[in-house]
Amino acid sequence: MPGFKGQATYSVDGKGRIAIPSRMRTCMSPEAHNTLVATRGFERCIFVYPLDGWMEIEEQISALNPYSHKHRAFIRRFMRWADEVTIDAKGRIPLQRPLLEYAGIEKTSLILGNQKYLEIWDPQRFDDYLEAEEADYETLAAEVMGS
Amino acid sequence: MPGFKGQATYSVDGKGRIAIPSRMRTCMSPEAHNTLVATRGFERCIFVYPLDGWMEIEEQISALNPYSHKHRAFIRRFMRWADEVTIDAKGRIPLQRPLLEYAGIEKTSLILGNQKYLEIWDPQRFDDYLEAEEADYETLAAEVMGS
DNA sequence: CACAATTTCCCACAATTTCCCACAATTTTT
DNA sequence: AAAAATTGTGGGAAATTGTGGGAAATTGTG
Repeated sequence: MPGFKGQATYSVDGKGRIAIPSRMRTCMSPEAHNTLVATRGFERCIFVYPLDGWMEIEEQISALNPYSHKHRAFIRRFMRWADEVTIDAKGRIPLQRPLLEYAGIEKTSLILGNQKYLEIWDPQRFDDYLEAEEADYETLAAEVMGS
Repeated sequence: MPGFKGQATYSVDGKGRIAIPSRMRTCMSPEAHNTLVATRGFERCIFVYPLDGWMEIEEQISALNPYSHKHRAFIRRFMRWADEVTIDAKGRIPLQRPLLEYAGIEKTSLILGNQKYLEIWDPQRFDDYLEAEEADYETLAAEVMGS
């Protein structure tokens, strides 16, 4: 099963709804039950996991030690913003204001397929992010993918 | 199973469709399910992988650590332009405008078989590329061989 | 319990994509 | 060489997709 890929620029309507590109919807396994979990991501974007992928992460989380101060702190931050949403008949999901505000999204959003999950960005912020990255793509590729 | 080889000059129709030469189509294994993945390639052409070949690459990607800043940066850049397409009844694939623009392709395209994947070029740009390489070669020769 | 605010569900519409058919040119078969 | 099949090209019809907004259901609050 191939992962999420590609990008799209979609509008955010007055009710905070964003369409999930059909190309990405078809990548979801039936076990996800048309359900996604949106949460705060890194680099100030929104991460959106299909339910089955999210469950795997939760399993990792539940393996952590609840008596460790550090682990508790991580779990709180991680679970706090997670929001389970179902895809409506038109392929959209509603996102809560706090999440949109965190990502600085207003009327337009950039949706990126990122293999196991989706990312939703404010288009301008994503441009800034790309620019701020020190290494260019080819250098990065060589570094990450090794020889 | 032999790799992709040969070249062909094909037209791009108003809907962004390009035919895959039948000679190259027959090189695809059944596991590709008549599906290809097109993405940005190096030197400003489009790379097109058969699905099974692409999956091998994705497997490498999924082995990366999503909690590493650097790895995330790479995955984003890599998956961003990828587009999964299926070959239609007439042996064509639809390519998105952004990809065609990246490669500078308008009405005509040059398709090159390159073993594990195909390359799609703007014919003029490919000529320029060859010529530039030639220049580099002469410079290199003068540098290395000149007393 | 009532009422306001939010969320969910449903319908409408334009734009795009997908599917299907026609046709000329080429290749393969007879 | 003729007939048949395949290939590349184009375009129309049908289905899907993305967008918006209204009505019904749900929720929280006084």
